[in-house]
Amino acid sequence: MIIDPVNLLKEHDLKNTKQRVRVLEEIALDTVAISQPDLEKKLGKEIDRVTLYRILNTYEEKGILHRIMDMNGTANYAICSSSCSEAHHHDEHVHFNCTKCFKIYCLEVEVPRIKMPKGFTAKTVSSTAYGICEKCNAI
Amino acid sequence: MIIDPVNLLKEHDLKNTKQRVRVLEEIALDTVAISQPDLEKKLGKEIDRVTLYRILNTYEEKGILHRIMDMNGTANYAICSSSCSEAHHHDEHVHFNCTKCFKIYCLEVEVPRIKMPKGFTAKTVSSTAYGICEKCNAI
DNA sequence: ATAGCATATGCAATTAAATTGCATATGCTA
DNA sequence: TAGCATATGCAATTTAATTGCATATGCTAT
Repeated sequence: MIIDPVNLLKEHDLKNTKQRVRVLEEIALDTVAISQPDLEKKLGKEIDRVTLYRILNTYEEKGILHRIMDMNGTANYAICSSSCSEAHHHDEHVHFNCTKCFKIYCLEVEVPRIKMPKGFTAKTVSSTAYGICEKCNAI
Repeated sequence: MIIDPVNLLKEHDLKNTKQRVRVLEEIALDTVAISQPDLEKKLGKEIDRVTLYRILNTYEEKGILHRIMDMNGTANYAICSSSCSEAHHHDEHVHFNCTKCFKIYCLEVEVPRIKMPKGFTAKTVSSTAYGICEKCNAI
């Protein structure tokens, strides 16, 4: 995914700091979501643990990143598809969580409509498929 | 949901202890899933924190309970629909996570089939709808 | 019914994760 | 570039989860 961190920050009225830029760069590197612990491993030398927490939180609040919880309750972050804008920010695609390498992919597949029982009103629906990803299948 | 804790334990070759029975009773009380912290609050006086962890883990391994992670990465547990047997234990129904009271419901709705991209093989699919539940809507 | 064994429990101690407060550093605006 | 708002890093604290071990308890075979 090609992004312009500096511009993205400006668009969201966030100060341009090297830590914030680094986080965005790191996350944008891959199409798969990256877990908070992995980010910490990669950036731990350059960015304080607490700062990383705070940056991830602001990004999520601003709708720059979205957070996907994996089966272990670990937070994973991804800059999602270009169809996500501020006004219309729907993470309404299917995620794929590989049970071998634990990577989370954002699939370009629409979340199917689900009929709610009487009384329940759904705002968003999240679907996650668990299985083996293309890379692990190739091995 | 009506269950017979003692029998359920026997079926799974688990020793019948009062702690294990209490946990099952507590979880079976409601159709909604209960979170680990809530269980701890309710049973904390009778059951040691560590024991509770261990009981929940064994139950999950044995397929007696299934674990649903909520948006905060908190584990929630439910005895799922009667269609879940040992041999064929599929939690393949939709969950509903209320964003007001945070309760998680197991809806009697089948998870829709999702077409996977080339290379990905899905074992299970989990769908969670977020919104307002019947109780909160009624208020 | 009970002896003996496997294992579940509770407690203490440890490890790991997340949060908070505050002083300093940095980016942005006028 | 001065001044202000706020982001960062560090220390300290709080909270959560894990591990090891002694004791207690349930289950099987006698």
